[in-house]
Amino acid sequence: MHLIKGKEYPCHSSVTMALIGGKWKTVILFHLIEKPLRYNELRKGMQTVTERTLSLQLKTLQEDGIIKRKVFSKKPPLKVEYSLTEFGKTLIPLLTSIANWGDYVTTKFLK
Amino acid sequence: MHLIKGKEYPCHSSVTMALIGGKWKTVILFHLIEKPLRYNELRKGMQTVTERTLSLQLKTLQEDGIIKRKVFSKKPPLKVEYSLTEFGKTLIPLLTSIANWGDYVTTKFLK
DNA sequence: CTGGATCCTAGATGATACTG
DNA sequence: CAGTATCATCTAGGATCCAG
Repeated sequence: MHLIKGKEYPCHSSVTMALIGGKWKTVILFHLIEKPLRYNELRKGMQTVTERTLSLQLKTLQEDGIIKRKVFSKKPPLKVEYSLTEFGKTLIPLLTSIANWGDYVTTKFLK
Repeated sequence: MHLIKGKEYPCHSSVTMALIGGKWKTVILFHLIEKPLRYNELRKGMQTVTERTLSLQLKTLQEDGIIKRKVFSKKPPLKVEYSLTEFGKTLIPLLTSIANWGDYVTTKFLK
């Protein structure tokens, strides 16, 4: 049993899932591997996500230190860029493994 | 965009998360890597899971073809064993990567 | 021993409209 | 452009009891 930030986890794997689990987090992170992206670029890349959900997911990823938010202009129109932190970059091998297995599944097993 | 069993996924990684995401699935699978386990052995190994939740998670993992259920006795007391299918075994490298990263997180970053 | 039946809560996600 | 506010919904997960 592991205790992190006041929450208990029954297994190392559940720690990971708490940080990158959910419907959208891996998708966001996967898009940010290649290069930093703006809010609207992420939205277009993900299509079916809503503004609110994307916004919330980005916020929790920031709070967990996985991505960082950089503001380039103070007056509208705003320019904001999201990118992986150094900590977030340690996830890259895992993210690619996750995507690769998903790819394997789509091609080999399910239709 | 990928279509599997009538559901849409915006990214390969979200296919994977749909199959092994959630609070308990990776924990269950991680326990089953080493050897098949009975229902109660899983419960004891996971401690904080409830009967209902474990039962439901096992069911969906079966439906997705990741684990299989084998019954050894027909009259109570029942003996049932859960184990990874061949398909489920393709997840082992991913599961260990997930657990390793969680371990890395607990030791290096958070307290 | 296995795990279904019932009831319930909290959190995650969605739709839409609106603001600095 | 980059979000926030509000309301609604959906689902995972938990508590408890009980049956084959």
